[in-house]
Amino acid sequence: MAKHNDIHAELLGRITSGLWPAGAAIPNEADLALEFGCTRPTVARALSDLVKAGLIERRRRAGSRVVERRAREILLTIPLVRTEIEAAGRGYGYHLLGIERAPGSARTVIGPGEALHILCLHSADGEPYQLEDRWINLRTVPLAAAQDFAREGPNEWLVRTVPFTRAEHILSAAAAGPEEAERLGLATGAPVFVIERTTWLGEDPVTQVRLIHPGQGFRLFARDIGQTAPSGRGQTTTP
Amino acid sequence: MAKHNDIHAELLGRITSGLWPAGAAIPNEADLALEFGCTRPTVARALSDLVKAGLIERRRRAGSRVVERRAREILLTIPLVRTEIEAAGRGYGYHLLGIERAPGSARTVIGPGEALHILCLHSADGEPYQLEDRWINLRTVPLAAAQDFAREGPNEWLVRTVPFTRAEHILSAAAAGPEEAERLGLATGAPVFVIERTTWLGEDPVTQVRLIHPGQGFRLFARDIGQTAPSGRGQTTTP
DNA sequence: GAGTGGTCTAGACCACGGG
DNA sequence: CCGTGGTCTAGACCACTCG
Repeated sequence: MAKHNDIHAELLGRITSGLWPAGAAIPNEADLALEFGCTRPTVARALSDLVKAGLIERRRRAGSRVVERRAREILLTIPLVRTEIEAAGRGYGYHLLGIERAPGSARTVIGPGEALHILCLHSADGEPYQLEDRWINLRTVPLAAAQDFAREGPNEWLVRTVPFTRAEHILSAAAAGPEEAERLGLATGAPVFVIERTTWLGEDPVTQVRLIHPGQGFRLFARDIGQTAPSGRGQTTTP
Repeated sequence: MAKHNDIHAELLGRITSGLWPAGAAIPNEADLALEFGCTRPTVARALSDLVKAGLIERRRRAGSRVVERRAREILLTIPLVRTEIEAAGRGYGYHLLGIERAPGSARTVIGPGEALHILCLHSADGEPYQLEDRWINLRTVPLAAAQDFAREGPNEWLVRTVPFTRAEHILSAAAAGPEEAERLGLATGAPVFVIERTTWLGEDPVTQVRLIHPGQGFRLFARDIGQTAPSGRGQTTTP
């Protein structure tokens, strides 16, 4: 229904189909407006959206070109672990394994101030699913000190309570250490999938977490960026 | 300079700062236009961009609300392996390990038709960096049959030559099999980080690839989606 | 039915930058 | 210089949906 979206989709098609390969020049706004039977701002909107998606580059006077894609960008969806497990039709379980006040260690971003260190396990149908090793900055989130995380995981509490302005994620594969392995019911050295996330509120770190999944059967699905139909959502499964 | 971008940023700030928490109602377009001293379409553009970023939901008559974020979306950049290695200041090396025509196996999406199966290794400063196990659908890409991939990897050739309309990615951690381990100079069972990518042109699969990295030291960095400053780009490193 | 979003048009002015 | 992108305004019409 939206004309600028139709135009966006049509131009996207010309790019992905190879009609306009990387580096190719795109007709100017006036010509496109004529072709599509609309006014220039409508075309401009479509082109502007293509720029945002990183598919074309525009320079005054020089015109618009299809960008040389040197890297592929994909969109990952990381749901709340409970949501994820329940969406798979499995029973969610939460176990607090340890909680202590401690200064942020050298390994953390939290720094030398007061911090809350929490270790907990999320399970699916009683089977270990994710080990969560979290630091919360008590100077940024003093409220956390009053929480016991016996029934509810710190992830859900934080999502509901504390805003953040920036987040960083690191994905990696690692060998399970002795303690991790025991918690997850694996052999020491077994492969695990690790998601590390740090969030900030302004300049202050809020929380830092290592989410550790058994490598066997854990997969992260991703979808493309800059495509028309955002119908297919990312998801995770454990076959 | 762009007023709709300023408004976008300001509203984004009100959301991420917690002023407008999840579920909160946002003033209607007319009021915002008054507040920002512009016309309604300008505000509409900013709000429309927030919808695209997945931060708000809008319904006629009901107004606009901050979306309940049940999942976190992050943007992953996966550069061409050569680019990635050279960007780290290391010397890129390519070795073709095997190439054969074969019907797509049961494990592949390619199906029972003719396919090209390629195994090759990308190295950084002579050290194994990524093992590439690729299938190319020869019915979709007949040109590939005429290529020997002795000097150039199939990834670069494909990126330059063949368009695609859809891509799927799966990330996982796994234990290296005996052959993989040997190729990568690891012990059998060592953790590896696996990226699987399949691309289609319309309904036809183009290529399917498993990219296998040694788990030790390989990390994938991701950045947030829907933020104002797209300055920080994702990257990968090998510390 | 009335209020809200959703979108387009027509016209305009400015900024930039290649020739 | 002057063509191109970049953006805003003012006004308009429609579609939906809640009360």
